[in-house]
Amino acid sequence: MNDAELRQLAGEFRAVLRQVVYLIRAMDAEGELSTSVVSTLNMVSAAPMRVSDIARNAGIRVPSATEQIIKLEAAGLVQRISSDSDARVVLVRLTDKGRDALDAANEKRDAPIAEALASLSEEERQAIAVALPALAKFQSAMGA
Amino acid sequence: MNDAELRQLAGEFRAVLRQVVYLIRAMDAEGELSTSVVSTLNMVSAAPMRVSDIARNAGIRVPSATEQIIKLEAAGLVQRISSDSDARVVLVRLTDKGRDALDAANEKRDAPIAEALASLSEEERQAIAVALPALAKFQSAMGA
DNA sequence: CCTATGTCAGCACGACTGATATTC
DNA sequence: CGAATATCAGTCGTGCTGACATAG
Repeated sequence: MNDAELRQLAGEFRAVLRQVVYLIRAMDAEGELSTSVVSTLNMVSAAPMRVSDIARNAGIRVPSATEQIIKLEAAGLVQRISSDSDARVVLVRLTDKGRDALDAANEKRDAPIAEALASLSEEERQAIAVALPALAKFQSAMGA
Repeated sequence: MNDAELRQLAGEFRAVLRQVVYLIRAMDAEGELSTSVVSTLNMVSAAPMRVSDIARNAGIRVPSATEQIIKLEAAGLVQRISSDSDARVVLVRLTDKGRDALDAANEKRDAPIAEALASLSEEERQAIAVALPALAKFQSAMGA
């Protein structure tokens, strides 16, 4: 793919990406948990995570992450625990209540997505399925 | 594709969609114009558009659109003109200055996207290129 | 008179920068 | 002492609802 084709693809891709913002907003409106919150809960679902890592991963500044985490703790969805090896570090851990809320939110969001996917042709669905790994890799490349 | 496969795809797709938020934010940080602003300017770039149509298209309420349009007019990027046929209607038109700003913003945003795409393999780029129309159709399906 | 369109006022959420402990 | 980590304080952008003016 030459430079001109690359720029062409970038432009078309940008237009699609911009529209995603509206989809996310629509998803937020229906559920109880905002996208940012679900995203944070997902991050700490596998293992406790440092505040700075959460911030970097979420593409936000540390104070913004702290603020959100404090709210999540007040809601009982996460716990803040101190690190054994470094007293400066705060680890964020998902509570049982947080896991329940996360599972419920994910399922609730999958429903309309699955419905929209079902309305596409089999070829279109396959095209999206095949592109998903490439999209994930693209996101990593943009982040770096 | 059966129900189980559909749900599986929806879940993976959701994870990718969520990450797009961070990309958009990163794009916003670098440019002068926010994504919302660029989106609005793009909408009125072809032809003048009503406030209510802009709001519906952007997935926001009319008062929010009005507010943004007033700011854009203050910045000299758009003009508000009255409709001939209906005096209640306000049409938003892109100014020359607005067109320049829009072109510059779009080019500036395409650069890092093209760069990230260039770092992918030819197969991955093709996968994304093929999926773009399906993604656009998916977005329409979600909006309805 | 009722509806449609747009604007104004007041509010909430979530990000940011700058300043401040505390620990390494 | 300088660097790293997290938090606090204050601000800003951008969305929302409810109330309102004007035109159809």
